Amino acid sequence: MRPEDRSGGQKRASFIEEARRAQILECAIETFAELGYANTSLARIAERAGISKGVISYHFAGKSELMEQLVEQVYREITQFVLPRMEKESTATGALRANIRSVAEYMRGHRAQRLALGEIFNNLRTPDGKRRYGIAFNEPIYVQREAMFRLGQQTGELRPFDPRVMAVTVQAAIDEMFAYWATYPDHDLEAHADELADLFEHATRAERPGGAADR
Amino acid sequence: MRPEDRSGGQKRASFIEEARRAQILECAIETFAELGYANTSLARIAERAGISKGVISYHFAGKSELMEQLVEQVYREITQFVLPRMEKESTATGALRANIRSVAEYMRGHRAQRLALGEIFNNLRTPDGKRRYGIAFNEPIYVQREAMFRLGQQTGELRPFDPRVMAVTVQAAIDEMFAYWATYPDHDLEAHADELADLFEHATRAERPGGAADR
Amino acid sequence: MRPEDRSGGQKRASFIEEARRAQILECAIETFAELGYANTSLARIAERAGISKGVISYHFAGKSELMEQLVEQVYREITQFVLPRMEKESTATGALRANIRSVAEYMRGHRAQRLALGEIFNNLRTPDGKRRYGIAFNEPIYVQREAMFRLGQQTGELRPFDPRVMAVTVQAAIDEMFAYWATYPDHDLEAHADELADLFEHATRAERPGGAADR
Amino acid sequence: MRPEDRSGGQKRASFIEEARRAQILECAIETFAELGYANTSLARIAERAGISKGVISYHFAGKSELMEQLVEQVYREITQFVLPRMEKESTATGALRANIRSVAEYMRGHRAQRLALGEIFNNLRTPDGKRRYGIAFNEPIYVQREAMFRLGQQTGELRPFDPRVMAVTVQAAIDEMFAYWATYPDHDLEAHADELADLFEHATRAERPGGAADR
DNA sequence: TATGAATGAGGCTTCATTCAT
DNA sequence: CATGAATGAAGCCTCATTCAT
Repeated sequence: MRPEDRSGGQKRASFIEEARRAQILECAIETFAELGYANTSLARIAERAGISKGVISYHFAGKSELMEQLVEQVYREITQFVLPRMEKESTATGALRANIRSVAEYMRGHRAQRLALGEIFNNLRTPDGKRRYGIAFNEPIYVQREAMFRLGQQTGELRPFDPRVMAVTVQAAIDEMFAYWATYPDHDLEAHADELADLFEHATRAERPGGAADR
Repeated sequence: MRPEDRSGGQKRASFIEEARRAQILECAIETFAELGYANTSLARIAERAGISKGVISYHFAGKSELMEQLVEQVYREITQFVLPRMEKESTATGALRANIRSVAEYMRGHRAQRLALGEIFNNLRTPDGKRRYGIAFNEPIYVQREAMFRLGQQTGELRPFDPRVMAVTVQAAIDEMFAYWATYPDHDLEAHADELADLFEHATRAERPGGAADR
Repeated sequence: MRPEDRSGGQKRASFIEEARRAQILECAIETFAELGYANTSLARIAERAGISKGVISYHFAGKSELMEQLVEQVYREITQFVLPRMEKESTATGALRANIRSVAEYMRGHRAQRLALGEIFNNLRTPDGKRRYGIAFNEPIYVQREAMFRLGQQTGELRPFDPRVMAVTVQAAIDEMFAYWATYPDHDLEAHADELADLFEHATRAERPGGAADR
Repeated sequence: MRPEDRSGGQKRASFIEEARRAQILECAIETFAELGYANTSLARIAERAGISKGVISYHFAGKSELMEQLVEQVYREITQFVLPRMEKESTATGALRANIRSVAEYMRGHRAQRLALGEIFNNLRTPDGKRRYGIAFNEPIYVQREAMFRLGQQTGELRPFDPRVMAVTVQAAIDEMFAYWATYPDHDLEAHADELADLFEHATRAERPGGAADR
């Protein structure tokens, strides 16, 4: 019976609790990344963590909760890394470039996180059989990126296009960049990110009226 | 004990055999598409096909072989649909547009195939734990698309860019288009495909020397 | 529905029938010898024979019948080889020596037979769980050998001992000789047989009148 | 997930663990002895033990490990019973007699053990299809018995003969004695053992100086 | 006669989860 | 808090057997 949130002080308990949960999540990330969704069992996570299988059940309501926590944590980390870097930019093009590059920068040091996220993202389902995380989970990202594109279109910086399709495609391009890198670890991630930035700059910027080219 | 491919004709035997295999593959596609990789068992496929569990084992050497055959068949179908439509085009831009639109056209009528393919693609692993189909499986597609881009760059139709990154990104964009559509069935697939064609046309075409833009 | 023994002539049918049965039994012997009882399935026997699995079911009422026929056939062969060679001898000691050596001689050329026989002997059980061939199956051999020993004891050629124990032990010694040889194919079978003959000659022959008895 | 052997003391945990393992092994022995190798499944062992099937998998890595542990345990028990009784003897003949009789004495109270051992011995194979325990497993027994015979031959107590063949044959005689007894439970085991002792005494002892020799 | 096809039982194993300690 | 122990379901596979052709 895992402790419910009690208003009382129990600092130490909470500390150990959090440490264990963090440790378990970390080992879970490695396991999902290495063995894939179907081969990742609680037993294997426990084994990697050097703890008893029951401990996981104690700290998480079930395998599903563990995976959801994992997704939430990784997502939070990425957002905290990327957002500030985007907010420094003033133009839509600049923000998009910052977006792509900072995500790349983050992922470079967190390969396992990205892989684990993908495994759960693609596979976890609710008990009724529907995907737990569909593309719908990207909705916040899409919305924010759409807003960015709309702003750029209003200022005339960007050409007219469907902002939703563009937002979806940017995300796909970034995801595939990492998938490609995961398969070919020698692939030059930064160069790929720069190419993507160029690609989407060309794809989105407004036509030049009299017209010189980009950059 | 499934019969090995014998050079002899035995048409009739082969007919029943092939019919069953086709039926099983079809039910497998539906099951993977509907329930996802982890929830798709041979038992459930058999159930959907209305046959005994053992029949699958009789016609396929194992679950892995079944999945590999499934991938092979779907891939073949797609290629046979898309390739002729691309070969009609004379310019790189035209071929890319034809590529995107014909894939969209095909997928529209074969949603389950695409989903099943994705499930297996993302999850099937060899006994030693490595991915059976990595991105590496897209290699033929990449190579062909790269060649197309290089040709366009030589004729001056396309701007300079990394053909590999562009090939990978195009594939990602197409895949995500379907994933998005799978999540939101009301999404306008053709419009999305057109947007993608525009997007990549802008992203790839050569800068105008003195200036005016496209279309 | 396998043909019952009909008094009518059907020579050719019977011929094909017998040929098939012989072929199946031969392949069964090899399979049992090579893979062992637990790993020998009808499918594997059929595979080795290059025929369909159903053929076996057609010619034999079941796996059990096949095994029983196998035992019967091998036993018959051995008896037909050994008996004449024993009957040439006039003394019990000579007959025993002939027995051991002729069995050795036969087995040398029929290693698979001996192994297959052993597998079935040790493992086949009736539906109620009792051994199909216990040691009881050796009863005819024991009886005959006992008679031989009794005769020798009456003539004074052999010392007094329990003929049954001796008969059982001789059989065990012969069997183990082959098991040993099966494990170490370079083992000198003939030398071993001669040693056994010496061993049992010492073990059975009467004490010398002038000499002291045992213990 | 069974606990590896840790150097730490954890007595109590080990106690339950060991008790269960012992219980399972005991039930396995009974099952093998009663139903034979081919009819002994983990399910049946669990059933006899009154536990869930999974418990066996929890305590043993697999069916093979269970069988190997079984063999090891029974072998250890026999050795611990027989060896001290042999070491009391000073002559080779005496030691051999002690050997045969003490084995008989032990087996009398452990019929199931002997049967189970035989089943596994004759049938268990490694994944590559070769026998797990061939005759080679008796090698230590052979070696020790050979040494005993050689010593007796050097002191002149025993006649010249091939010690290996004699060692193998003694083992076969003992084994068959039990197999015979297993089939005919009313058979007089002690009398048989005494007969065997006499038999091998005659077979091995040196010729009497005053008496004529063999053959 | 022979075959391919199908069946359903049973085997071993892995797994998420629960529970007493 | 943590653990070892246990459970029962489910998964994949192999098998002997039956049957229509």
